Amino acid sequence: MNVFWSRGYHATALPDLLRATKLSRGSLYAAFGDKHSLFLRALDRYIADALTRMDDELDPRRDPVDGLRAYLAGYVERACGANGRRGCLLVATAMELAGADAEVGRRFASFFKTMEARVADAFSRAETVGRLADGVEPSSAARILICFLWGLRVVAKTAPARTTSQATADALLARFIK
Amino acid sequence: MNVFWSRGYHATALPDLLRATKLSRGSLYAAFGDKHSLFLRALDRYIADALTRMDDELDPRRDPVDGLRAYLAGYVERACGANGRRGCLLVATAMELAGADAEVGRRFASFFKTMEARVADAFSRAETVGRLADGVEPSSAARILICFLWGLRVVAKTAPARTTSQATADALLARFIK
DNA sequence: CGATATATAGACCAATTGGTCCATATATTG
DNA sequence: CAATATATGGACCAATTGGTCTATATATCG
Repeated sequence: MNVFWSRGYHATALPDLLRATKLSRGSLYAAFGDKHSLFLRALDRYIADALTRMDDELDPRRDPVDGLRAYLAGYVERACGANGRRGCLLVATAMELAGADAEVGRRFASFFKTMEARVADAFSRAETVGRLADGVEPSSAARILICFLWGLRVVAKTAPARTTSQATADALLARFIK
Repeated sequence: MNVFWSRGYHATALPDLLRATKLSRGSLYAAFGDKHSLFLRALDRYIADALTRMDDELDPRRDPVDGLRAYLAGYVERACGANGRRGCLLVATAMELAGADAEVGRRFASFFKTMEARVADAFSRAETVGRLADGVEPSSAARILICFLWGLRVVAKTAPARTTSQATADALLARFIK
């Protein structure tokens, strides 16, 4: 997963994969079929990790505002300095392959949909406990937040300071929460 | 430019370039040096186009709120349906190459900086004419908006409906403007 | 221990990669 | 028209691509 993450699909050649997996060509092909399948496997793991994190941070039993704050903080952490420069496997893959590769497109669209649902749910719960600012609609706020977060991971390529990103994220959330 | 835009750097092979430029190998190498230089040329043109559009939409002589609205509308247009699916050469390049390719990294960082400055300026002007909502700081709002816009172009890979994207963009701007 | 299954290393392959080079057209100019 | 400069096509190249295959080592198990 890591090598695809660092370099992207096309830029990752078989020798890179062999080094990373410590497998020989034969074993790698026996175990995974081909480069594309292996990539899909890596992508699925990346997505699974992201979902796990989301389940934890946006857990319905938690305070929704705290949850959103934690969720944002995670993105900020991953979108600054060296972490940021490394980028996001999902965003990179979406831009590189989602158009031409149906398998990848499906995965991206599906992840995006569940992400939107979870965040919208968190905003909904915030609304029921009266923490939403006036005139804010949960589903709309969720879509905004998600675009913002994907964008953070693009901007991250310039390796911004954590403080800046954190302040920006705080400022956005402050527009939605009271 | 178009072929790099549609397929990305690594996925674009020489034959694609020859077909697109209608040049032969010899002529292409005589004219541009190598694939990388040609790509940089294409990227520069893409950036120049983006800057021109920005200069127009965020023109200081224009009403700043109208300008921001037009600026957003442009992104929405480019981030829905088939346009969206095609993606954004800058975002794709940033994710694919900005980390490993210094030339590209510089261009991306520089474009990002001027984009931030222009948008911040627009918000500033909105503030001086009393159109900024309470508690909104221009530079912070600019950073938020920019992340949102980059994110739009990522989400665009799922080819969302124009109405949805437009509504989302409107909702965000509504949080900043009064 | 001996037989059998499994995993490994790496030689090998065709196709494609980005890039060079030159013989021939095509202008340009005196 | 002749001489020279320039542009063009495409043959050609080494290196690399993703992928196969087999001889050998290593387990596994009766």
